[in-house]
Amino acid sequence: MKESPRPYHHGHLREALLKAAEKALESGGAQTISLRELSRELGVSHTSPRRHFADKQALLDALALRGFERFEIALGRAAAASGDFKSRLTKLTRAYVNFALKHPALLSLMFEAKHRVDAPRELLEASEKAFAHAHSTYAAGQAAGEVIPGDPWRLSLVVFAAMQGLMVLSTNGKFKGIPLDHLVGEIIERIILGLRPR
Amino acid sequence: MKESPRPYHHGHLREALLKAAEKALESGGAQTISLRELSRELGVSHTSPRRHFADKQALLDALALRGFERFEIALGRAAAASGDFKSRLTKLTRAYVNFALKHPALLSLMFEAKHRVDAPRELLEASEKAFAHAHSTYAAGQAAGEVIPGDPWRLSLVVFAAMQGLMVLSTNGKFKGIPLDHLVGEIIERIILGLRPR
DNA sequence: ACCTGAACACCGTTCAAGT
DNA sequence: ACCTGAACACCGTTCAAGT
Repeated sequence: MKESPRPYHHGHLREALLKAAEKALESGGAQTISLRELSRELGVSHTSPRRHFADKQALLDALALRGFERFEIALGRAAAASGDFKSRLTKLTRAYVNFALKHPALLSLMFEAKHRVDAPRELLEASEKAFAHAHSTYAAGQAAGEVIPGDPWRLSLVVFAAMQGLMVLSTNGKFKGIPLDHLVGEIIERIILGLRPR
Repeated sequence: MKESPRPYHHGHLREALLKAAEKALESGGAQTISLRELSRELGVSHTSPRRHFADKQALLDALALRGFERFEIALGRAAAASGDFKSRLTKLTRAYVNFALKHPALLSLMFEAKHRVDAPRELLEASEKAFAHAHSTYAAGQAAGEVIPGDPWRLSLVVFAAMQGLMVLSTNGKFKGIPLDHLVGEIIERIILGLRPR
């Protein structure tokens, strides 16, 4: 479906640009993405990207948007799991951490894009949609009496914030030599104690 | 003291460059920093920065290093406060959040610099030095029996990670319309419950 | 519709030269 | 020592033109 692709010289230029840009992003950071370089790789003139993206920022935003969409899918899958609050929360946060470890530069780009004062509405919506999966996990925990009452958004913030911070504070997948994977369980354990009804 | 400044055309070029670069950083992001533009502002030729910084990355790293140094001072002041664990931890995290709110782009640059594979040793050391102030706060909490035993580094990670994540997850100082300042207390409250001996 | 080539105004970096 | 100007190889973006 989509728009019937009627190739002139390339055919899937938009897709190809995004794919090549993401490769450059993960290998060398956002700074290394160059429209001219991408065009060269794909064998089109350096002005071709203009047909699909108004400017370089638009391409970066599109990359961030797709990032949030994939992020949403990953979190959604984890949130759909059954089990008690602890096991569900663990699955959710592991999905978060796995995504962050797999696509560190993309995640960084996603948040930077979202924080721009002129961030496109689409991007903010995609971000909210992804984090909404935390909402349902907390609501279920509350329904089962395993979590104190309160706005699930604010409760989920504690854990998501901790996970996001864990990524930022760590250096190449470790914090003080301890693999993040190990720390995730430990942190969740501590936080659950703080959220448990007394 | 320092190196006696014997001005040729400028005199304090290194300092002036860093100051101007930080202004550009906070107003328009790291992308907007241009050595040529900085040189123009300061009235020197565009090759002058080379005398003080091997390349643009070296200037950005120097900016990040000074950021960590100021960060360390801010956290150190907070960590020196007296009081029980909760009040000390609150002061420490507020210092963190205040710094992040005041210098968002700088903090971002600091962590990006630290995460580069070829990050200078100096930068990693400055980062460790800043976060070491959390260590003493936790150790004191443990000594007073207000905090469970365990590696203070790992315990402090929970709170610092949460604060760092809070900044990243929020948009212009708010999360879902709630000012960060308000959320800080709430999050600390929850986390302390998770760290309290039973 | 979609792509191109030339042109413009920028970059960072290098290098021989000036004081 | 410290700074300069010219030169090189890049950028992103614009625009008239081609198919």
